[in-house]
Amino acid sequence: MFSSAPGPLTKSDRTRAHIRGFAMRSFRERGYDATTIRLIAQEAGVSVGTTHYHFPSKHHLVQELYLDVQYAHRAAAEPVLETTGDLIERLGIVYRTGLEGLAPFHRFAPEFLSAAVSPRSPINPLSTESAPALGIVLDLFRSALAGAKHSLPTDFERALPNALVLGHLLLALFWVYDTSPGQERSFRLLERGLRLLRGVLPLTRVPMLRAPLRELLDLVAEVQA
Amino acid sequence: MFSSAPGPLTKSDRTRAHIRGFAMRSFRERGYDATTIRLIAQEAGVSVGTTHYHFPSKHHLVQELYLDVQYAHRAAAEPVLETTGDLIERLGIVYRTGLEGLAPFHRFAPEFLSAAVSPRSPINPLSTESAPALGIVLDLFRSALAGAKHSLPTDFERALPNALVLGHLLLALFWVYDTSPGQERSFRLLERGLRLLRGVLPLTRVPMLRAPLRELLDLVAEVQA
DNA sequence: GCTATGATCTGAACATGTTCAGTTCTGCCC
DNA sequence: GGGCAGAACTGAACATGTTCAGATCATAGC
Repeated sequence: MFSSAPGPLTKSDRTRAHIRGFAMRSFRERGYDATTIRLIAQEAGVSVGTTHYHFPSKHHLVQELYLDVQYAHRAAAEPVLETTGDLIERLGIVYRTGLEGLAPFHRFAPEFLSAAVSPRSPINPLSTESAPALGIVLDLFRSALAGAKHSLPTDFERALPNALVLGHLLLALFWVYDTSPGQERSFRLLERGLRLLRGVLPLTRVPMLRAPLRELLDLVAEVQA
Repeated sequence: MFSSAPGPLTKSDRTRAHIRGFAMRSFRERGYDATTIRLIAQEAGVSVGTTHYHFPSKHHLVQELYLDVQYAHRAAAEPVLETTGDLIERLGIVYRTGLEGLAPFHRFAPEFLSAAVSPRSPINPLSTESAPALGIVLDLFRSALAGAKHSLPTDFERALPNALVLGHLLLALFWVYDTSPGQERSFRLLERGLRLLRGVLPLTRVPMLRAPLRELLDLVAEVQA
């Protein structure tokens, strides 16, 4: 009677996976607020206490959702990245696939944001618990940069990915508040930013302008926790 | 027996003021979470229902706190603004007095942030209900700009205040997450930003650079809801 | 096989923001 | 001054995330 049980999964593992599965599905279908602990427990056929045994808080369940979303982001971006070696194009791909992956959640975005933003709990983007999820995005930007032909000074090249991740977070923040149809304003903002970047990046080679640009990058680096 | 009743205040007005007063005090002393509706009601000598009659939700009470803070910000900044005509100095004054006014709340900042950030409810910074509070800051930046000697192109001069307010919001966001002693990192970030601005603003007069700078300002303007 | 120990699970209890049906009070009109 | 409409107020009830003392289960060691 272990037909689909994949190997060394204990009963506990299966319970956990069950709870996780129902929670993820409900987050997607009903959003954050309507996915109550009691509902998850009921659908998973366990008690309220059991969900809290496997996931210390509702926030921890959202953290799992973040991970799923980031994995999906990577999976969506990587094949498209093969298609071009242009730096700005490649950055655009990462940003765009990121926004597109968020689209199904937009109607619930406010709920998730207020849960996500609190610096105390595990799902704020700067918490250590979020590091794995953010790490995926950081890697994406790193490889977008590494796989592109460009001629950035090495110090810029090294500092850029972190700045790009910060841009990603801020873009996502804007997107949450963006009520335009299809969140087109977010996409327009992105294209504008990319266009600006295309014009500015070459200037890092101009002696006169290098210093202030470096200064700007340092400012952004200062923000990274 | 109306010894200290100031004129045309109805009983209802006084009840409201009472509730407001106790809530403000408790927010300052205990933070957002520990200031429960029941506690406010008890201290104000009314029932739970009455607080919700005068203030539809706990968020609305926080909105009142915002207003108080912004008024205090203006009161703190205006006299200092008299002391200099240098644009960057004046902007620094507005930003610095803003951060300083927030200081007493830093230990509770996370609680307030997660309450504040939700786009659905009245205390998110972009909601119409927040407009008065943000308007005060906008005016501050406007007058900081108006009272300074500078030579910005008029289109820049017109678009700048909104960008400065956005900077204020982002700086406050950073400040919430800033755990350095006295939030010195936030202040350092500010000084860095001001220094950068001092170097960049004159460049708006250089024909070659004006276009990309204008582009940058437009990008920021796009963000304003 | 038997049992002790720790992992797993249960559901009642708690604190909290919010709602609402009902009660009391206020001020105005005749 | 008597009554009435609406404002002001009450507190029990609800939904929800979280906690916790205890029940149950799985399994390692004999």
